[in-house]
Amino acid sequence: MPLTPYTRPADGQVRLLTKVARMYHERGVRQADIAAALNISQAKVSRLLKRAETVGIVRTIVTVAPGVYAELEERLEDRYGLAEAVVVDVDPEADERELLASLGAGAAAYLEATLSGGDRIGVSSWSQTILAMVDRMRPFTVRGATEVVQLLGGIGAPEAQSHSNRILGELARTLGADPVYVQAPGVVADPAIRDSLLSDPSMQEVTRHWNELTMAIMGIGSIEPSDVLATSGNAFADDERRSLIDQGAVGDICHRIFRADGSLVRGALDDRIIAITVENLLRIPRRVGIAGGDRKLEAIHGALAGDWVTTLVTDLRSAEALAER
Amino acid sequence: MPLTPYTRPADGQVRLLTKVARMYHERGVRQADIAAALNISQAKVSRLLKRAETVGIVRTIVTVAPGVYAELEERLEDRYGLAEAVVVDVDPEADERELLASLGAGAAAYLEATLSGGDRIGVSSWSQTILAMVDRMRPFTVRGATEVVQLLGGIGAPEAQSHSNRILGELARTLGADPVYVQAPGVVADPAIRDSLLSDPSMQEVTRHWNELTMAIMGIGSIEPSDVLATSGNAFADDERRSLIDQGAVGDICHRIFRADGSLVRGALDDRIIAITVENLLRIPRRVGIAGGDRKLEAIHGALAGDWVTTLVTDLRSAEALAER
DNA sequence: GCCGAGAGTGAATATCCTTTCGTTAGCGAA
DNA sequence: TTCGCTAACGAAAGGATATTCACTCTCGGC
Repeated sequence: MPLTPYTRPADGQVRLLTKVARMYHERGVRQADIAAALNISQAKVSRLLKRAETVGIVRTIVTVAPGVYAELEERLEDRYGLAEAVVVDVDPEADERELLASLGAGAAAYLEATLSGGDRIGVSSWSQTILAMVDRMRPFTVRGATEVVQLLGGIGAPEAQSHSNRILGELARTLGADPVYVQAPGVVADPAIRDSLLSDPSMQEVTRHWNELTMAIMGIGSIEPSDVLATSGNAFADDERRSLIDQGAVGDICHRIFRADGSLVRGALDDRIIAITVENLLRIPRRVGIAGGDRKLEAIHGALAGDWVTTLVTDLRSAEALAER
Repeated sequence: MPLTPYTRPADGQVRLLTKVARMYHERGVRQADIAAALNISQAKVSRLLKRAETVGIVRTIVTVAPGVYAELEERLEDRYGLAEAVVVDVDPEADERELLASLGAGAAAYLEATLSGGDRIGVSSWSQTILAMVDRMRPFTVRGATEVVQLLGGIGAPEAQSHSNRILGELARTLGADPVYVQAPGVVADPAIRDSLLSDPSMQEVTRHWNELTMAIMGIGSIEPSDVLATSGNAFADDERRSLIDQGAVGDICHRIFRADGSLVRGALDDRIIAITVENLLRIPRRVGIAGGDRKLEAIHGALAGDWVTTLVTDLRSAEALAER
């Protein structure tokens, strides 16, 4: 089930619903005043608001208590040399959806709290988790960042692409930042194609942005491709994956593959990938990784061991398992 | 200003906050019941919930669908003190035809959402834009208004006249309202003619209606006469127009001419015009102006600056330009 | 063409929530 | 101990919101 039904009732009502919802929830206008301003009855405003909620235009989410697990967070920080760990309270019985929702909410809260304004942020916009986060951010009243840049190629199967672009666009909007898109696929068939793409002026521009990032927000992938990746046409072929696993690969960040100890798996794949380079990636001061769930445990561990991230947002169960090691 | 301070109440309070927030927002339990369950007072539950919100445990977000320009509308409203702004999504490359179609559709949707029944509506039926709107309205399920009145003289060249009358008649029909026609030209050659016309009983009747309008729907004209006007015989003569421009005129509403700062251009023309008076016009509580396109930008700005309208329906590009100023 | 089900409406009202108010408890300084 | 001072509390008042109600109009079936 998709996290957000992005198509909704469609009728011209949507505009009105949005307008009323924003007045009420963001500006705090009372229903009676909204009614007066829009020349409708208060009862109607109430009904519109209810409708906006059921339709999904308005969502209220309860972020699971940031900081409840201060002690656990500290252990993680010490154990892996993290700048910060954020542990999110998720019912261990929860399904994937709920896990994503909680991680997203936690990450959103973390970002809202720590973004100050001047950041230039790179985003691995292929991630379900990142999507969940973006969906849970409130618009910033002040500029939250100056620019938001895709960290890897965003073009794939059409519907997955818009996914990726939507993530970036929406993030840019909520942060009041300029979006920078990567107009290229994530993985191409041949190194030569990659090189020609990279030499394109628009990609040169992107590369320049990649050099100047102050922060990165990234999902952490386990080596079996996630759903999005699988359907996007950007996943690696089966035999490639087997070969990677043979080399000890457990996970990836921005399509850069690493082992359980965090070491980079170099291979033929590297030069078919259009993404920020490993060097540039590791040069970014704040690298926030967001991931959780048993499936990703190995990958997260690798990411921590190899210093791929400086900040981790994860769920309670994973955090405990990671702290144990 | 960051939205949420990441520092938190630290202690077990957070647990309680989350628990209460969950019960309330996710399970929909009433505050009184929560209070009973947790052995605290209902007032305390209310306070806890408020706290949870300010601390960031509870966040409610309003997602804005693409093609809806809530922020921009709000900016326009603030900037010009409008009761409501409606920004219509039009491809900036679109031609005049498409622009009109979109504006019309937007205005129609706005009216359908906001008209409740008791309104007495004045219409400047000379406008192409209004025509586009009327063509796009669906018949009302309930009576949308009690009467619809022309705001200015409707008689000119025969085919333009029927234009004007058709607009009014059709609008009256879709709204289930009584039409009130102005059986006179919009501009006459001599003040004396105007006076004699105005003293006619049927015009007296119309004037009475003009006094009691609750709403006006008007096109905004740029100072160069639009096509309809030009061919209608109602346009002002060339030298008159030049003289107006010399006085700083940029646009008109119901043949009342204003400058870029919104101030009324008084002149000999005034008493040759058969239309609602400026005083009566400005006394109408809701004055909806519909216009868009580069050509009209100055005129729209004047209309906003001079408070000629309380509600504006315009296109994306114009809205952005207007919000900038 | 008549009927009944259904959707939608605003006014009035019932319900629910927030805030005020007077009180108490905790804490530090005198 | 006494005296502020602050924070927190519940009861109740006062506001804000959800819902009921009576009504209108549509639409589909007969």
